Amino acid sequence: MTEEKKYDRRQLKTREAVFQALARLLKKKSFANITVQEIIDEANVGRTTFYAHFETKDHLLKAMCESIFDHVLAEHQEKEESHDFSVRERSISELLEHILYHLKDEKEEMLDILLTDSADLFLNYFAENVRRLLENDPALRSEGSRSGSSRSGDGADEGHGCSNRRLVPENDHVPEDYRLQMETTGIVETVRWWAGNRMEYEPRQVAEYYERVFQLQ
Amino acid sequence: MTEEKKYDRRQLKTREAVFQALARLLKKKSFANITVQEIIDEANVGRTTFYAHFETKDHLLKAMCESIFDHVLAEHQEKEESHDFSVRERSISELLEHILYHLKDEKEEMLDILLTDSADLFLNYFAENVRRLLENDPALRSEGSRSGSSRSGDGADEGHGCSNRRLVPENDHVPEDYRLQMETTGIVETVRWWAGNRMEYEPRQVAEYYERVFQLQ
DNA sequence: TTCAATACGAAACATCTTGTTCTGTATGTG
DNA sequence: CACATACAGAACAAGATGTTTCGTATTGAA
Repeated sequence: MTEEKKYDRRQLKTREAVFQALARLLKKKSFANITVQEIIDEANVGRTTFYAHFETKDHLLKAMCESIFDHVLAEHQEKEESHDFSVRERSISELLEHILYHLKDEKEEMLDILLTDSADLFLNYFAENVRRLLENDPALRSEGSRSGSSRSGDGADEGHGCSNRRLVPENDHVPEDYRLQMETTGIVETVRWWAGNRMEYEPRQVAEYYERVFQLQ
Repeated sequence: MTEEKKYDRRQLKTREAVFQALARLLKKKSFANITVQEIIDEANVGRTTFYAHFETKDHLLKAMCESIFDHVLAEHQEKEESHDFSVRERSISELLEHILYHLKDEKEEMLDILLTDSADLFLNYFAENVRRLLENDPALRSEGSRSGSSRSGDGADEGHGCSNRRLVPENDHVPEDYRLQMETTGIVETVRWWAGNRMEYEPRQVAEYYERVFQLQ
């Protein structure tokens, strides 16, 4: 995914030091109120070094997101790119369960991030990737779309007219992009809730909760 | 809700000028990258005046959130406070439909905010109020909790043990706080999606979509 | 081990942003 | 009208940002 290779141990060392410094600071205050000065003090790196690694504070955030979430979603992104449909998940809740297992593998690091009040910033990045995953794998989201054509999309001009009468909700379908957004944020908010409970629920159990709250079975 | 009264026309004038200035600036750049200097230039108010009204830029944001959403949710908050259960909504989707109607009453102002890339900041405030609304009105969220006692809450120690066997998903219930979070963010994200489509769907129609994606009927 | 490459820390810097304080003016309210 | 006060402008200190220069220390390869 990232093309550039980083060999020098010094680079990896300071990069990790900055990440962990930011993680520590995020426990005390929100990302917006943290200054570069505080980060480099906490990380014990020089000002020059910081800007040699990260263009701005926001670039640091993005790099940290990638560092955290990329190998959580890496397995699924490989499946996405490979056109071997046999290895793909067969349902959203199955995907969710796998994601939770991956997140649990780095429990402490994840909780450090997701229990701060800047968790939104990280979960937004996470949401983008989840959404892209669901978009590109029709098998994951076949249950709700009982309509024939699936390429309706953005128009926002589907289900009108019929709704004026308010008595025939039967045969007009939920827009695909609406369902996609609900399912995406559903996964993300499930992760947030799960982390809020310190990951004490079993992934399989949580996936069942998800199935039952959303219209999936 | 807010106790202080503001009579002087000069105050109202500058307050509104600052709000609209920020709204215009938000179309061009994100909230984090907007400076106080830009705001007061755009609003044509003095630096002293700005800080006489708002303690910091973040306080301005909060004040703007209240100004925008408070009378959208005011009606429901009255119902919440009054213990007259006869006037309350009888379902979440009904509440959602009413909210959408209220939002549509100030369509342009709402779209100005919700179509920017800082919409998250406003929707977070919105989410807090929606969540509080759902929390305090058990009638709105009775469908999913088929369990007897309703006060389980935070523990995160409900459905364990039984789930190890993975074969009896029948009789353990979805945690109340999980369902609450999904329904809350479901409403918020529905609003986001609806605004993203320029509010072109009918509120009644959207409420039906919500009912069908979530396990409500 | 040696050596060239380079990542690093320290300090100084110009620039921008923030929030406060002072002073005089203009506007609204009673 | 007269008093109160909201206002604009300017100047200010404190702090943050991002860049530059220079000398040192570590690295990976010969």
